[in-house]
Amino acid sequence: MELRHLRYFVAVAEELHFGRAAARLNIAQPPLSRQIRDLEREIGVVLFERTTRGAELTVAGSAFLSEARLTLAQAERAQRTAQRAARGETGRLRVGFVEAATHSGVLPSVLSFFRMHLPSIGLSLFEMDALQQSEALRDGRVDVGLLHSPPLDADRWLRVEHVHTDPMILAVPDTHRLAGRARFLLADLSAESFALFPRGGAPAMYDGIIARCRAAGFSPRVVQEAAGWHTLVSLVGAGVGVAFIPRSLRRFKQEGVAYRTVQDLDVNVDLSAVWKRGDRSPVRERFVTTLRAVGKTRPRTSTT
Amino acid sequence: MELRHLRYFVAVAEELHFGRAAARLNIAQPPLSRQIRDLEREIGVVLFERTTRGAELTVAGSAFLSEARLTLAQAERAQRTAQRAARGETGRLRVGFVEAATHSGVLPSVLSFFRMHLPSIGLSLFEMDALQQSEALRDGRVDVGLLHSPPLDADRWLRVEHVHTDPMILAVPDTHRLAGRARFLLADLSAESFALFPRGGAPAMYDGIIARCRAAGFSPRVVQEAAGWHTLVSLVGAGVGVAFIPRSLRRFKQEGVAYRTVQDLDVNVDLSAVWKRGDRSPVRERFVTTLRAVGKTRPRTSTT
DNA sequence: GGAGGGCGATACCGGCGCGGTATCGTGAGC
DNA sequence: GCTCACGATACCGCGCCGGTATCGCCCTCC
Repeated sequence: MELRHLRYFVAVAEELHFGRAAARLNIAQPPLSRQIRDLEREIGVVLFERTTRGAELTVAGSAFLSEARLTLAQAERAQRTAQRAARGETGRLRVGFVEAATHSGVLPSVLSFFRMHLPSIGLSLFEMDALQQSEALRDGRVDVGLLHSPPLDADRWLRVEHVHTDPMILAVPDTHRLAGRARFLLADLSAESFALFPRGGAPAMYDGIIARCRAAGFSPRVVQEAAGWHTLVSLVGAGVGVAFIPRSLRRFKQEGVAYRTVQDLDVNVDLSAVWKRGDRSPVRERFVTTLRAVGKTRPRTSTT
Repeated sequence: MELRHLRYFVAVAEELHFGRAAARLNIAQPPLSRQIRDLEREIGVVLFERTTRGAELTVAGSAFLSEARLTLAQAERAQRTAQRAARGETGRLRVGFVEAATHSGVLPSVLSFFRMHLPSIGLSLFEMDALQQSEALRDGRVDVGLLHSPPLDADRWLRVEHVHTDPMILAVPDTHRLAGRARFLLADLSAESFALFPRGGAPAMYDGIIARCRAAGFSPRVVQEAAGWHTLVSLVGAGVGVAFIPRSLRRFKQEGVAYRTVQDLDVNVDLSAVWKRGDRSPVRERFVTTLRAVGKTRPRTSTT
C-alpha cells in the first residue's frame, strides 16, 4: 500500500464517481479504477460498490475513509515538521553563557526575539564559565556557548564568532576629584587605589588592563579584589577606590558612584559565540544569526 | 512522497547504516541510497549526514523520524480498520423488532453474544411492528428487522430468513377442568370462553388459530380481546376464560394460571429476520448468522 | 421496446522509475 | 601509505503506472 492508493481512494470516496475523481487527480479513469482494484485486493476488502451510475462506499470503505484521511494528514504533517526543523523554526537549543551575556543585554534581547518570532523553539540556559562551556560543548551537553573572547582554548574543533563589544569605563566615587572632570586619560589614574576582578575570571581582559596601565607609565595599586561587577561598584560607592567595569553596567545607578570614560583605555569586554565546528544545526545557526544582529544594535540602545 | 520512502527512511534511521538497512528491507544498498536522496530532494530537507562509517540523523531528520513512524502506524491502522469492518467486527447496526423477539429470548441472547464477542459493534434497538419495520428498512432507518413471518409485504426488495419458532400453548385457570388433564385436543375447547389478541397485531397467526378451530369443528367464542400477552395471562388468572399464548411465556408464572399443550393446535409464533435485498453489510450478515445459531438453541433452554 | 448515453471494467501499449550489478571516491584505522 | 568499509554514482532491465481504445451494462428517453 502506498500513499498514492490513499490519495486516489479519498478522491473517489469524495466524488463517488470514478470519472470525476480521475479528472480531479489529473489522470485518466482506467488507471484509477485499476489502482482502486489493486488497493482492494491488497488489503482484501471491497471498498466500493460499483453501480451503473457511480460508486458507493461499502461499510468497510467508509471506515477506511476516515483513517485514510488521517494517514494523509499525518504524512503531510511529517513533511512540514521536517521542513520547519530544517529552517530552524522548531527544536531545542541548549545555551551556555557567562554572566556578561546577561548584563550586556545581548542574551535577554535574543531571548525575547525568539519568544516572539520562534516560539516553538525551546531554549535551555546554563550559566557557566568559559572552561565549563568548552567541556559542555565537547560532551554535547550544550549546543552553543556565549563567552569572553578569545576563548581559553581556541581548538580546531570550535568555531568562534564575535558578537558584541562592551568598552570598559571607570567607576569613581562622585565626590572624587575625577568625577568633576569631563575627560581624562589613563595616566591621570596613576595614583589611584583600584578595586579589580580576580585574574582567573577573565585573564585576557585582566592582562589587557594591566598592560594598558603599564603603557601609561604606572602599575595599578589594587587594594581589593572582588568577583562580580556589582560588588566592585559597591566597593567604589564605599570609597575603597576606583574600578573598571563594562559600560553596559551604567544602567545600574548606585548612590555615590559616577561613571566616566577613560579616553585611552581601549579595553573591551568582548562576547563571542562558540559551537562545534561542523555542527549544522539550523536552530544554532538561527541563534547565532540573531546574536549577530542583536550584538550590533544593542550598544546603542543599552548605553543611553 | 510515498509510504515506501517513509519505510526506507525509518529503516535507515534505525540502523544508521545504509547497508544494514538495505539488507533489512531486502533490497540492495544503491537503490536505498537513491530513494533517500529522492525523499530529501522532494521535501527539501537533508535528513542524514553521511559519514565514512555510516549515517547520522540531522536535527530535521530526527524530527521527521517520529512523524514518519506515526504515519506508517496510521496507515497500518487504516488497513486493519477496513479489514475489521469488512469482517463485521466493528460498526453499527440498527435493529427493528417486535416484542416477541424479546420474550422469546432470541434478541436478548443475540445481544449478550454481541456484547461478549463483538464489543466494538454498536447496536441500536427500535421496537416497532411489522409495517413500521418495512417502512424503516425502506427509508434506511434500520438495517435489519425481526418480525413475525410471513411479513406483511413479501416484496421483491426484502430478504426474509426464518430464525425462530415458538409453538402456541393454552393458558387455563388452574381450577379449570382442563388443568387436571395431562393431554387434550383442540376439540375439547369448543365450549370455552376465549381471551384473544386483536387480529391487527398478527393477522397470519390470528387467522391460523381461527382456521384450526374451524377444522376442529367449532368457532371460538371470544369474550375479550386484549393486546399484549401478559394482559391475556392476567385475564385468564381472573377467570375470564382461556387463552392461546406462545410457549416461551411459560417462564412468567402467574398465580392461578396453568399452561397446557394442545396436541393438535400446531400454530406457531414464527420469528424472521428481514433486510434489504442486496445489502452486503458484514455486520448485518454477522447479526443474522448469530440469530440463526441462537434461534436453534434457544427453544431447548428457554422452554424448560 | 429499441436506441442512445453514461458509467466502470478490460485490453493493450509506452515510458518512467524502481531495484539490480558493477564500480568509484573517500575517510578511518592498522 | 595501504587497506577496508561505506555511501555515491553509473548504467541496465523489467515491472508498474498512466495512457488510449473499447467493451459490457444499465438506465433513460423517445
